[in-house]
Amino acid sequence: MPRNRRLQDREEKREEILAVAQRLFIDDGYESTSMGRIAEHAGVTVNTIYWYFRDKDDLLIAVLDRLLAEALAQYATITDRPLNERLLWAVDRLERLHGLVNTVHTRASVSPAVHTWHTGFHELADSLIADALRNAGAAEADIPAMTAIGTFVIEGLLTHRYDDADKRAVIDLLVHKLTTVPTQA
Amino acid sequence: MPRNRRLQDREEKREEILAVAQRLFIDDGYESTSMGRIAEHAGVTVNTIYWYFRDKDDLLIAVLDRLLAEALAQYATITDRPLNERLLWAVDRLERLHGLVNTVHTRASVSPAVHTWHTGFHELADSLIADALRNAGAAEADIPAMTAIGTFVIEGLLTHRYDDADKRAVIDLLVHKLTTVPTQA
DNA sequence: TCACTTCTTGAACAGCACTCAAGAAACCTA
DNA sequence: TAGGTTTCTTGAGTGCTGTTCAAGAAGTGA
Repeated sequence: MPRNRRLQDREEKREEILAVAQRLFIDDGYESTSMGRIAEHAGVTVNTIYWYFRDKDDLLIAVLDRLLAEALAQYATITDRPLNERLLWAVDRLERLHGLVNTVHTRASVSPAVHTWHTGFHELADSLIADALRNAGAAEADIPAMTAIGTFVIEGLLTHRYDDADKRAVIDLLVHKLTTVPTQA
Repeated sequence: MPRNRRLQDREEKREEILAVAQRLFIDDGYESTSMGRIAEHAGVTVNTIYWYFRDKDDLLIAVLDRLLAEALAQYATITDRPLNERLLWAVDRLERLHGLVNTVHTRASVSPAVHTWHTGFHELADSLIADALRNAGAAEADIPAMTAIGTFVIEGLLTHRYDDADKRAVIDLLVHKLTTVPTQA
């Protein structure tokens, strides 16, 4: 199977570059990681990277897809836990990537491809949060606004470092306030 | 007064460069605005900018201080309005700067000077929000977590464009949920 | 007039993402 | 097995970036 062999090699090499890029993006940041350094760590020249990826943003998107797929697979195993536990899990899980959250926002305003990825990501995240809120008994009319608030709080906790106790306090208060019925307006 | 004359000129020139930089940073974004373009629009060479500002991040901080001072002066005139109105005002007021919010987060992770500015800004913003929450009757124990949530929602609304109706819905729901007492836990 | 500080500049530097054209290697067909 | 084709890799280069250096112009005080 010669044709398959080729494709297999291609996938392996691509994956190898991807793994290096992911590590450097997370450890050192997107802007601080040059294509040259990625190439160096992967044992190739920069041009080789450009054979497998259109540009640096394309490489970023591939890394994001990798990370997202991994996180979703893990999330599937804890869907029965209460809402606040799941939110806290998401924050802990994504915290290592806090630099990439800013990067995505920054690049989305410049690169149409990253913008598209960002839009798709939020649609996915919103639907997950909306489902969770519904299950927690939130009023249907409030779901969209609540979802936005949930998303913003998670992003905020990711982009501004808080210690574990503060994170939990913020999330517990949020879930408590959002999923209980007030007495006075 | 020869010495004063000199200093006056210096301030004027600095202010001139600052105004140009502010416009370009807001309109085109920080990353997309090169020092060369700023110099061009200000009618000087790049080196002249480096006489008045240490580096590009220093220029960014000066712009941020300008914008913050202006916003605070305006905020002082509406402190008697209800909390949700004030939050909405803040979001509308800062919305033109939404690109700069990301920029500050990105640069804060690279430039110690921007990091310091960012920290100071959040201390100021947190104290303003905490005061507002106290006046709205929030429980004292919940104030820190509530403040964080308020900050995150404002930042979220700034960095992800929502239309006016959605912004209002999010803020109204947030204020309503945060400032009323729940019946069931 | 002369020294001194303040300001401005032309010319360069290293680093960046990215491209081009040529060559090496693997592959398929005859 | 030979030759043509596709897939991959590379050295060398381009134009842009923020930033620096050394030299010169201009304004100031004696």
